[in-house]
Amino acid sequence: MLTQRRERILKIVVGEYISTGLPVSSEAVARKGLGVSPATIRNEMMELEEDGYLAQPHTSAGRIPEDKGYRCYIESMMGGVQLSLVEQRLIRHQFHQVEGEIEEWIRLAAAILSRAVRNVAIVTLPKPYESRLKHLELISLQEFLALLVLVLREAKLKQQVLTLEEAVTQEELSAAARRLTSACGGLSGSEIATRGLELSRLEEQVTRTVVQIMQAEEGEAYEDPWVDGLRHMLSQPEFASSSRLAAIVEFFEERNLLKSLLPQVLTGEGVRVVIGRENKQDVMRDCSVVITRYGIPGEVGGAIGVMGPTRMQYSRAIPTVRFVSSVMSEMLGELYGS
Amino acid sequence: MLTQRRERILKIVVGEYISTGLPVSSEAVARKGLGVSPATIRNEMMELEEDGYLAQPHTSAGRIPEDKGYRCYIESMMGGVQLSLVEQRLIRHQFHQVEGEIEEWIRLAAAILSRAVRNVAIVTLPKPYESRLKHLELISLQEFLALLVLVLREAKLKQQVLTLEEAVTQEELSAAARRLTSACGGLSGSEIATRGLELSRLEEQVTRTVVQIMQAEEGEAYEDPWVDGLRHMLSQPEFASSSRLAAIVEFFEERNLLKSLLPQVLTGEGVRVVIGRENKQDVMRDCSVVITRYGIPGEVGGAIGVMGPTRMQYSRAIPTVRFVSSVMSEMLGELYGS
DNA sequence: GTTAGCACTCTTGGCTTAAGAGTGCTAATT
DNA sequence: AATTAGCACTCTTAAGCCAAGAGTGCTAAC
Repeated sequence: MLTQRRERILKIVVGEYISTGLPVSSEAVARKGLGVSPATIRNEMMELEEDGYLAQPHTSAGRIPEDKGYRCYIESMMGGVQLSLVEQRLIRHQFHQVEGEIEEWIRLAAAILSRAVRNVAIVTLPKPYESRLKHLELISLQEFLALLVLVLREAKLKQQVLTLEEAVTQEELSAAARRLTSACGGLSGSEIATRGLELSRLEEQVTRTVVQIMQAEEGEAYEDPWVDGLRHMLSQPEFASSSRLAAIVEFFEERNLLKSLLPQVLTGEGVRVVIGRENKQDVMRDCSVVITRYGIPGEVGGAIGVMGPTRMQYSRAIPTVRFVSSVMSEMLGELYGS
Repeated sequence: MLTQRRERILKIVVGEYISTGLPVSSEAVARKGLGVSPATIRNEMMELEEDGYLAQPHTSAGRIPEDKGYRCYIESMMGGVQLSLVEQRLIRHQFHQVEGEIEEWIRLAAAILSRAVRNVAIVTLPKPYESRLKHLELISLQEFLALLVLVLREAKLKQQVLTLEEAVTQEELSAAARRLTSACGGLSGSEIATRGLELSRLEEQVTRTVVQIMQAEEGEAYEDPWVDGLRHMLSQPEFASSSRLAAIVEFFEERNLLKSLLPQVLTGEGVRVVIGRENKQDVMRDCSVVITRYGIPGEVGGAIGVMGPTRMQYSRAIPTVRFVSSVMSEMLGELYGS
């Protein structure tokens, strides 16, 4: 049973532990208000421990939160907490300075987030729900070598060097590109594949590659994420042991964030927090992820979030992630306004 | 005075230290051949220490190499050592599987290198000595918003979203792009800037942006480097202390490799080794960098190398860097054959 | 010039001890 | 019946100490 008083104690313990990193004693809680003695609090803490909210590193230490304790602490702040207006303005200002380059937004978002929460920030490029070809260009590099450039609907470029089956001039390439652009503009990869067209040998080869690139593009749910602030996270005391640290660095370098982290967020709306062992990956067993989507629902979007030790400043992380995501959504909206 | 025998002893000490990581005792050296007793070797080692080749962590320990000792050890292997034919074939094979995508080469090169030497690999994209415009495309996103795509000579793409000064249709954009491509194709940024052309308002705006992008491009000596294998380096025993480790991670995340590492290699030909304190950065005081250029001299090129603790397997690092660089040069040659 | 012998230094790991922190229980109190 | 003071108990941490081991530098003999 989580009585009112127990919940209050729990929150004090979690809050205190987050800011100090040390086990919290009954006396420390007593000092923080509530007109009761340490002994009473000890009794309550025993209950909280039995119910799995708290744990003791060893008999003669204070309590530290379990995942369940963090969960409870977080639920209570998911609703309201907002970033101060000053901070909001500061962040908006920084974004308005890099208008134009989407990649820059992503990097900026990651830089801002990671600095604000002193942990790792993860931001993916926005990805359209279905990608459609906007424009196609062929540029001659050598007699048998051409560069194929695809422009997708959301101002995304793809390039591929083609080894041609026959010698072709720039004029012929341009003509082919024009024909294909007008024939396939606005279509998705599979639409291009199924549309039976009269094609020259060159056009046929190009189309094959285009379909291949676009279908590969559609296969992924997210773009490769941009990661920043590893240095902040690793200087947290929980990574003092070099084995934990090495495991984390390895985890990031293998770039399997997509597979292991992001799919969990695809479904829900709003900010999601995944705490400790709730994460699928074992390396993350004492890390948390605060993550959300951004973008225009049903059109284009990506994921944005932070990751850090379970002992993370959620009260800062949650509103910051929420706010930066909303700014990104706004900016995307301005760019691809429907 | 570095007599023949002292040099031999020095090399044994360095070699042994590299493979074990432990201070090397006089007796360990004696076991490794040379028909002399530990006492003799002790005398020689004292001389080597006085001359700055070796050092003692404390009185009752063996010797470890100083930078100067490593330097001597390395000079003797710069000439000959080659990768075995089996390894050469293996590496070549991997490269031939990703033909087409330059970015993939870079990543592959870094992956191969970092795995081979179990340390960090650093590879920059190839950069032309002077960049010339090959092709230019304008794609309408919204009434007042267009995507400008530049294709530079070496199959490199640049993109920028433009906020237009007036509403323009896709047809007008295409026409402008065609005119500008034929007027400026083959020119460098500054040539475009100085060539006085009759331009419409739209064309004028585009040209301004093009010049800006291309001159920014020319300003840098190298592309942003791709880094791989941090996990390998950090699991080396020298980074057991988490403070050293954090410093290194920070160093990489700040992405100032370009400024601090690469300029040193710009001048020379062949593989360069920068040892310990020879590095400008303080964090690198007990790291070494094995680095070289690749590409077509005077046309296009980049840097490729590895970084690790001074106690690095140079006998593996040097030939591997040399070989991978030569493969990359070959492949670039095939692509942009002059 | 080389080497055996040896005293000396310094590190390392294990062990002990004392201090301190915080608990859980019991019995008294409100 | 809930709260609390008091206290014995447990566990961690740091410091101090000791013995073992490694490797040296020096000296004197070869």
